[in-house]
Amino acid sequence: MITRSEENYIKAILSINLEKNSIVLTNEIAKILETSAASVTEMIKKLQDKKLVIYEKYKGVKLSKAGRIKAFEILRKHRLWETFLVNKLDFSWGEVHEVAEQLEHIKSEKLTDKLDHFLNYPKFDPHGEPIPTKSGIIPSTKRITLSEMKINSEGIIMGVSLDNKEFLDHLTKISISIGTKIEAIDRIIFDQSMKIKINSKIEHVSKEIANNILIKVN
Amino acid sequence: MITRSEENYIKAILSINLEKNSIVLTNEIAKILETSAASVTEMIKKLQDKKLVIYEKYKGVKLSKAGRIKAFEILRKHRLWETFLVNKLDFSWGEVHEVAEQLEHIKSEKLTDKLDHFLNYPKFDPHGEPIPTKSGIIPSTKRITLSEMKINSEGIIMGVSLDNKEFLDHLTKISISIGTKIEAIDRIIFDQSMKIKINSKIEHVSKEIANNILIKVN
DNA sequence: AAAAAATTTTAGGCTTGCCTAAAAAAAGAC
DNA sequence: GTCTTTTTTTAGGCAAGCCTAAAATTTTTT
Repeated sequence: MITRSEENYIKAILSINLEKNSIVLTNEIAKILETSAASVTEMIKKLQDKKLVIYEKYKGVKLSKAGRIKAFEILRKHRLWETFLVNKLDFSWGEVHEVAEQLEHIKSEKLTDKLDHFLNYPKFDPHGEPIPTKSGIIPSTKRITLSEMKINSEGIIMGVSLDNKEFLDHLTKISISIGTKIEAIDRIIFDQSMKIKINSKIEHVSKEIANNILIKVN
Repeated sequence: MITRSEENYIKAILSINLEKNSIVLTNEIAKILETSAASVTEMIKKLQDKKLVIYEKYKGVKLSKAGRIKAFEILRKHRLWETFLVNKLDFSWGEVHEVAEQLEHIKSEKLTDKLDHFLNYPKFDPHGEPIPTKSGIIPSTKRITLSEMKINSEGIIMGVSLDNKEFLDHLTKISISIGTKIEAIDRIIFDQSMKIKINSKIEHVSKEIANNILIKVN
């Protein structure tokens, strides 16, 4: 049996690994989990005993095959629950993370599968992040940021790359949501802000916002 | 902050109290939670410090006002989640308990409220047990057991009074589910078994089964 | 009402997951 | 390449929630 705390470590290791694509250091885990480096070392040893990670003293840690499977399972559950909260319960983007963080630890394979079915096998969560399949495969799409869109081109909003409540609440306000069609109307060179068209309404977004909205083109 | 373990104790105290309607003894809690009497005593003291229970050494324990509110909150969540699992995810009666046992500890008032709304404010869970409202009121209905039905009378199945997997799975097999109309056709005096009509199909149920099916008449 | 039995509490220990401080190792500066 | 700084690990402690064994209290029996 894997404990909730162990799950959080495994999850942290996966997310760091996905980002920098190399061995994960003690301090990086400590930072994400807001814990001490000593606690991390301690836990890594337990995970090693359970064959969930491969660890070399002072060098860093990576997930074993079993650990990777477990980690993707948690990620899958997290993203399915986020999808449920937004699509079915009408949560806004900014509110889901904390709750999904709890729901991802519910242990029941049947529940996960039935939830997946109920949501109609979604490929992406409300932030546009891919949801791993049951067999652990991550769907991929080529996505660009809104900032990178060509003027006068069209795209579909696929998600965001920033998980900040104020940011997400603002998007909700200007009707930016997953699956919505978006058109790049103009770019103001001075501040890199943009004019866009959403639901045939023109909106103006700053560079900071445009940088964090993910678009699928074509 | 109330811990998961504390929540389980509070919940156990409520359920014992609802059943026998008097002060709750250490051993009764120990039995339900499958733990030692010593652990129960220890935890009761913690709950007393947090003003969730009123406790007198060697005499027993009961919930304080705050404790009762908390306990009903957990019960409410448990039964809402069971309803979700059966009505939306298509779980069978026998499968939901263990999962709901986990889900009831998710901390988010917003989640509970939105779930309640999504389920259309159900008054009873799939076992026919009343779901406490947000303000802690338990709806009540007059219900009788199938055994008590008059021959040739009709009723609606409201739930069961036994939470046993084999039992519930059997009910599923003979199409007995919440809200279904049922008609008492005949009673065999010898063994108190009954013939009933469900969805215009005749079924035969033993005394043991009839004792544990709850019916709303009229 | 005293003895026996059952229940409950206390005492002392264990594991998990966290902490700080100190020691060891690795990385960076000169 | 040695010295300094940073990172990581080890050592020792603490709270939560469990345990068993022994002591205290209550209940039952006779």
